[in-house]
This record gives sequence, C-alpha cells and structure tokens, in this order.
Amino acid sequence: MGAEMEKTYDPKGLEDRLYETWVSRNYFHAEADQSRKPFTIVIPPPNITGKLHMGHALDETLQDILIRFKRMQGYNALWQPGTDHASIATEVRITDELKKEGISKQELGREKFLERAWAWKKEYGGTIVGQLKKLGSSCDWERERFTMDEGCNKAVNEVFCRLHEKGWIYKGHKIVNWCPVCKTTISDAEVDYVDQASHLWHIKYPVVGEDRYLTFATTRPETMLGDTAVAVNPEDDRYRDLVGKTVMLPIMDRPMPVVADSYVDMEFGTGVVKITPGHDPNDFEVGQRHGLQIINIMNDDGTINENGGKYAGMDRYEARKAIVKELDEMGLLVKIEDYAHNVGTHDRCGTTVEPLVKQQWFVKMDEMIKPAVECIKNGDIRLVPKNMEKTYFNWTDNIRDWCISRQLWWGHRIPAYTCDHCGELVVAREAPKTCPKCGHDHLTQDPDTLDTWFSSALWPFSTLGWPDKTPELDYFYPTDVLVTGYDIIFFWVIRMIFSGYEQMGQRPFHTVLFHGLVRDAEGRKMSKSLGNGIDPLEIIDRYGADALRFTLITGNAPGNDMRFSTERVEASRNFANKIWNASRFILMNIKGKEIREASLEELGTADRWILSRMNDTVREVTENMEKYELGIAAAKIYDFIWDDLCDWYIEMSKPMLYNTEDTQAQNAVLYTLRRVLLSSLKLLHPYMPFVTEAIYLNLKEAAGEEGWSESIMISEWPLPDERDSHKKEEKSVELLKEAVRGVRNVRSSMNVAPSRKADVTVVSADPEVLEAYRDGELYFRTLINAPTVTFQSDKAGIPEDAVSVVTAGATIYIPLAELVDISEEIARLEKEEKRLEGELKRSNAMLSNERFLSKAPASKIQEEKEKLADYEQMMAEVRERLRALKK
RNA sequence: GGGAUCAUAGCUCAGCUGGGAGAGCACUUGCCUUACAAGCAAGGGGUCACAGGUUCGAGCCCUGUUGGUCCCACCA
Repeated sequence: MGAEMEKTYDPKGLEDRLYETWVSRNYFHAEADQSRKPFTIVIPPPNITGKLHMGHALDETLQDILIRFKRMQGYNALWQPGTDHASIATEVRITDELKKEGISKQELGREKFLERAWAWKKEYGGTIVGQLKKLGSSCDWERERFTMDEGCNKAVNEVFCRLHEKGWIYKGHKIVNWCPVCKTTISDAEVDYVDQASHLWHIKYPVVGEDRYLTFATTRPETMLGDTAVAVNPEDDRYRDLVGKTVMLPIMDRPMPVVADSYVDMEFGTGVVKITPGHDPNDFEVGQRHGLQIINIMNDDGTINENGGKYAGMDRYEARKAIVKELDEMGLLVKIEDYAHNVGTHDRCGTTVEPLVKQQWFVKMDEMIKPAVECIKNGDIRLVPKNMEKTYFNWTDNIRDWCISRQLWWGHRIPAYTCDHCGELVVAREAPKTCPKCGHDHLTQDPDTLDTWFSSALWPFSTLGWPDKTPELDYFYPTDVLVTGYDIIFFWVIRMIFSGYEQMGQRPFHTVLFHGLVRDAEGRKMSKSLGNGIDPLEIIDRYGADALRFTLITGNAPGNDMRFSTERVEASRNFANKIWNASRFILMNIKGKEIREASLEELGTADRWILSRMNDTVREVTENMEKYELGIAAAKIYDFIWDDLCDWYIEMSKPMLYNTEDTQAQNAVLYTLRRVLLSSLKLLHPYMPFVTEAIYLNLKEAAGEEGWSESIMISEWPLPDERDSHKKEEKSVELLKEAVRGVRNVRSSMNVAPSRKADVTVVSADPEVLEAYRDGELYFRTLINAPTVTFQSDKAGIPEDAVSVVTAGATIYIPLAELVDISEEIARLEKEEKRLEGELKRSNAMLSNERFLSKAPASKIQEEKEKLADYEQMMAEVRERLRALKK
C-alpha cells in the first residue's frame, strides 16, 4: 500500500484492494481452538432473492463492528455467514419468471421446477454475498452456509423427527390462512391486514315454522354457502326464545340450528352472526364448541367447489355478486352499507387470504415455549434494548401452535411417508424402503415443504455442524450476540431461542441486539413500491463504505428507527477525509526521523493533556461498546479525533515541530502524535475499517520498526493505562483553551484579522494560575497569534483603555485600543456583567437554600461553592474594568 | 380494543444511573494560516409538546392530556 498520500482521501478501488488482502491472508477465518476464548455471531441469513438494501447494510455493519472489536480484543472471533432459501419469496419469483415464459408451475412439474430453483439460487444467491463484501464485512467466507445445504437439511430432518417422536409435531385439521394465488398455507405472521373499502350486507334467514326472520350482517356473503348455524349471545333477551330453533339457509335449503355463544357481541349490528366453521377462524371455534358440521365450499384456487351447489366453479368474488343478486330477488337482502374493514392479505403477493380448513402439520408450542420465556425472566438471554421484552412476552403469552407445512415445492420436504398399500404414516430421517406395518415397498412422501423459519430457527447450531458433534459446535456454541431488526422478533428470534434450548439444552446466544428500520429522509419506510429506496452500493460507490457505515451507526440508539440522508453520509465522508489529512500531517513530520519513546519528564503539558484525553476516550469507548452503545462510542471517537486531536493538539504541536533546536521536545511531540493517532485509528477501525487500515499501513511503513502488526484489524485493541492519566494538565489546558477562545472571540467581534499580531498580557493574582499560563505560553502564543505574552501578578503598566478578556482566575489584556470604539468595549463588558449577574443569582440561590445544603451530596455543594467563587472574582474584575473605561 | 415508542436549535437526531441544554447539517461574519475549503476561527438560534406531581434540584422519574409512528388482536 504505502503509496503517496493524496490530499483528498479517495476510497475508490482502495477498499476492494484492502478487502482482498484481508481475505487472502485469512484474517476472517476462525478455527476452533480451546486455548482461546471464542466470540461468535451468526449472520441473519439474507434471502437469496435479495439485493442488499439499507436494512442489511445497518445489520451487517453492527455485526462487523462487534466482530472487529472483539477480534482486536484478542477473542477468536467467528462471524458465521450464509443465506436463506426463503421458500415463498423465491418460489413466487420463479413462478413469475415461468409465467413470463408462458409456463405454469404445474405444467413444469416438481422436479423440473426444483432444478430451476437451484439454478436460480446458483445465479442470484451469490450476488447478496458479493454485496456484503463491499461493506467490509469480515465474515468467515470459508464457512458460508445455505439453509438448504446438506448439513442444514440433516438438521431439519433430525429436529422434525425428534419433535415428532416427542409427540410435539402432529397433523391436524385446523383453520389456516390460505393464499389462493400461491396455493399454500401461510402463517399468521405472514398475513398483513390492510384497510379496504367494502360493504356490509344485511341478510335475513327465515325461521322454520314461524313467520319470522333472523337478520344479520356479513362482509363475505359468499361464505353463506358453507353456513351451518346462526349464533346469538346467550344473554341476549331479544333472541332467547329462538335458541335451539331452526332456520333455513336460503339457496342451499339447508336447515340449521340457532346456537347461543358468548363470542357474539350483542352490541354489534343486530346481534346475530351466521356461522361458517369452514371459512372463518372464530366460526370454526364456535363450530367446535357446538359440534357443527364443517363444510368447505372452496377450491384451492379460490373458486367455489361442488359444495356450493349451482355456484360451483365460480370465482369467490363472482359468486359473491351472484349470491347477493339472488338473495335480493328472494327478498332476503335487507340493505347494503358501505363499510371499511381490515382484510387479511398475503404479505408476499397481496392476495386476500381465505381462511380454510386444511390438514396441516403443527408444532405444539405450550411446552417448548417455556424455556424461551424463562430465559428472558432469569437473564440467561438479554434483549437490548430491554423494552423489547414486552413485545417478546406479548407473543409468548399468546402463543399458538405453529403451522409448519407449506404447499410449496421450494423448501425442506416433510420427512413423512404414507404407505400406498395400508395408509400407514411413517416419519423417518431416511426414506423407508418398506412399510413397517404391512411390508409393502411403495411409500409416498408428503408433498408439503416446511415453513422457511423452521430451518432458520436452527441456524445458530445447524451452521456449526449439528446434529454431528463437530469441534466447531463444541467450541463456538452457544454463540454470543444476535443482531437483527425488531421486525422479525416473532418469526425468527423466539424460534431460535426455543429451538436452542430444546435441541442443544443451551441458549443460542446471550444477547440480542435489536436495531430499527432505516427510513428515507422524509421518515417513510424504504420500499420498492414507493421507489424511495436508497441503494447502499451506490452510496458506497460515491462516498465509500466507511462513510456509509459511520452514517448508519452515528446518532442511532438500539431499537430506534433512523432516517437516512445523503447529507449525513457527506458528513461521515468528511470525517474520513479529516483523519486522513491529520495522518498525512503527522506522517509528513515523522518522515525521516527516528522517534524514540519519550519519558514522562520529556512530555510537555499539551502532550500529557492529549494522552490523558486519549486515555479517557479509550476507556469510555470500550465501555460503551461493551454495552452495545455503538452510536455513543462512535460520537466519542469522532469528537476526540476532530476536536481534541485535530483542532487543538495538532495546532499546539506545530511550534514544537517547526522548532528544530529543541529536539527533545520535538521527539516528545512526534512520539505523542504517533501514539495518539495509532490509538485513534484502532478505536475507529471497527467503524471505518478501510481508511484506518490504509493509514495504518502508511504509518507502519514510516515507522519501519518491529512490533507492528501486519494489519490494523489484527492489532491489539488499546487499553487504558493509569500512567497516561494527567489530571493536572487536563485542567490547565482547559484553562488555556478558555482563554484562547476568549481572546479569539474578542478579536473576531472587533473585526481584527487573525493574521494581525498583537501582544497580550496575562494578569493573575493567583500564582498557581499564573504558573499554568506561563507553562503554556508557547501554545497560547501560537493559538492567538501573539508574538509575546507578558505575565504579571498586578495591573502595573496596563493602559486603562486596553481590551480585556476576563476568565476564571486571570484577565488577559490586549492592547488594541486604537482599533476599538470604547463604547463598544463597554457594551461588551456590560453584556458579560449581565451574564455573570444571572449566574451569581442562580448560584447564590442554591447555596442559600438550606435544604440543598442539608440534602445534596457534599461534592455537589463544594463544586457549586467553587463556581460561585469564580463568578465573584470574574464579576469584580468586569466591574473594575467598566469603572476604568467609563472614567 | 391492548401494548410499545416518540415529541429537545430551522432540519436530522444524541443526551448513559436526575446536579448549570449538545452534535451534524443549514444560517451569519472573517479567513485560500505551508494536514485538510470535504477546511479553520468566531457567532446567532431552544419556556427540552402541554398540565400536574415526586425531589433541595426534572429534558431525564410518576400521572394525565394532545399529536405522530409502530406492533399485536380483530366484530360478523
């Protein structure tokens, strides 16, 4: 690398080169090694249908930061990568592709379809991986996995069989969400409810043997074909006498009972509900309670089946119209109201979901969920931020059995086989050759596949080799942190947790770090349909991966959504450029010089100050990162580098660097600069891996010494060291900074060009303060552009009309009188007087409050007293100046 | 209907266990000062949504109100 450093940092090209070097040197690879401590993260496997979006970028950046941080801390860090087969999403894409070619899935047949799916996976499954690399993700690519690879398949079969043997997997008739377009069951979590304008049809059914009707309202009149009862609330006086009687279902001429069930809300509509156990989840339950017949009136494609009489063959919406028309003709349609209601739709294709009774495979959840609840309560697993626990428990408390079968082809086929001869059902890890019951040699495998989440639930251990006993599994499991968006807490996080406890007997990870959604600059969700998605790759191309990563991390707390704007990326890019240039400056000065370690005595005030600040920063940043407060840590690194290092220390170091006579002081400064830069780069590396590595390599080359790692990513994370703590120097530099700001302020407000030189005099009656100023004379002179600074303990010889800057402990006089309008100077001082008055008032009020004195901690009181003393001293000074000027 | 969460400078957001309001961008002024104009220096700008309460002390804790966002459930 070590090329000449350009004036402006250009990440283009450089990032890819550095990444390739890291990969070729195997830095990302981790081997099981019992002598070292592991740190493991499994990636939330991106869908093979996916293209990298901002959500991924945030997710991967968080993980990469943690992995790089831990790796530098000396952990054997494994970031286990892989992709997800995403059964429905992928199947929908392929079906669409086929449709364009004019082929239907059914025509193609299962086998050919799967061939096609694998080809698709081969072609597109790798694109997302390539995109992750552009971000700088330090995944162990040698260990890349896929949810449908051989090992994961084995794990899926194993878990299915184990749960079946335990009696926790069963086949049952239940009402499920059916997508008539995808022709599969979908889980509750895959149903999106959207508001739709619709109608409420009021219909009446005649009561048998009486001249009465029961009127009710429905949003889906076509389901009447499957009605098998009418229900009223048992408390409802209006209908009490009708319970047990019979009504006649029009069109179908089917007599049905009137049942009483508390599910019916007396307040809603007429208080009468038609019951369709075959096509409504609530009705299904009512039907179970009252032993009602279940009639399925629909085919899998949403058309009416033979149970719909003359409507058979019609589409569900066609049938709706026709039925309403017929009812109207029969005089049974009371009225039609406009009505807006929530309609369940399939989140993949937007089709209105049809509740249907189907035979499906289920996982019993009541027992398996228990450890998943307990682990959060007893702290075995920690959710960050903590308030996610409520969302978590909301789900676990209302857990229902998990419908795991999907009528899809792309996925893990259910390992259940039915004997063609005797109908015996066999669940087995390997396809049985003969029926264990009758010995017949032809068994047919269940056509269904498993819910995508069934395999991803096993991800933390299936990727490490389970069910085989591998060294990786033994060493890297349980993993450490799971990083994911809060939107898949139900789909994925909870299922990994209960699967981990059930199959491994141990938690899958100790911490879950949640992040929010990345929204656009207006706060809208980024989505394809809105077309407001910002392509991370485009951002990387324009500003570099470092800038993108830093933007995604700063100003963002765990679990909170964030807005993304290119202005913020620019700010991050500028920061990368800033540290690049600071390094360029330092390297320029180091070049050709032999730097030796400076002893404590050799270090100047500013050197000690910046080392002390660095030490605090190292400690705080490390602490924040351990607590997953990555945004706070990033802000601290930013402030330290830009503010402390660049704006102050580098400026203070210049007189030493340009003074060739005092080689000892110069060495101390160079030594300090290099040390501080090195630590800064290390702290920043997890956030901005590329620019820090580029600089590090240059620095290493310039140093030409032993003891440097060949890459910053495998160098040691800095540790705080008491020997770098210099509280006294911190204090005096702060004093100096305040004075510098004061002088600059005065000069600026009086329109004195910074280039104009002016001598100043520092007056302080406090010998300690004066000494501090004297000690920092060189820095002070440089920073305010004063050729000389005079120090005195009194005002002897100071002209009355000099401009003054009053600070705590000292007053600085600037002889700029000829430039200054006295009345302006008076106005300025009066403004200062007013400010101090306010402070004094506040401080005095506090200190004269007896309850404050008796209840506040002593340190707080002491602090306040010191402030008051400062204010009083400054006030006296300001007033004296005013008196003198007004004379 | 239940729950979560947010409301802080013109904009986007930080503000950790309560102790004198911060950053970035934008704005104003002056600087091409030999690391950086993607920069430097200085400055203006906030009754921390509203109303109560706890406390010596509240942006932070409690209650309520208003407004926004999200999740869950879903009434035919």
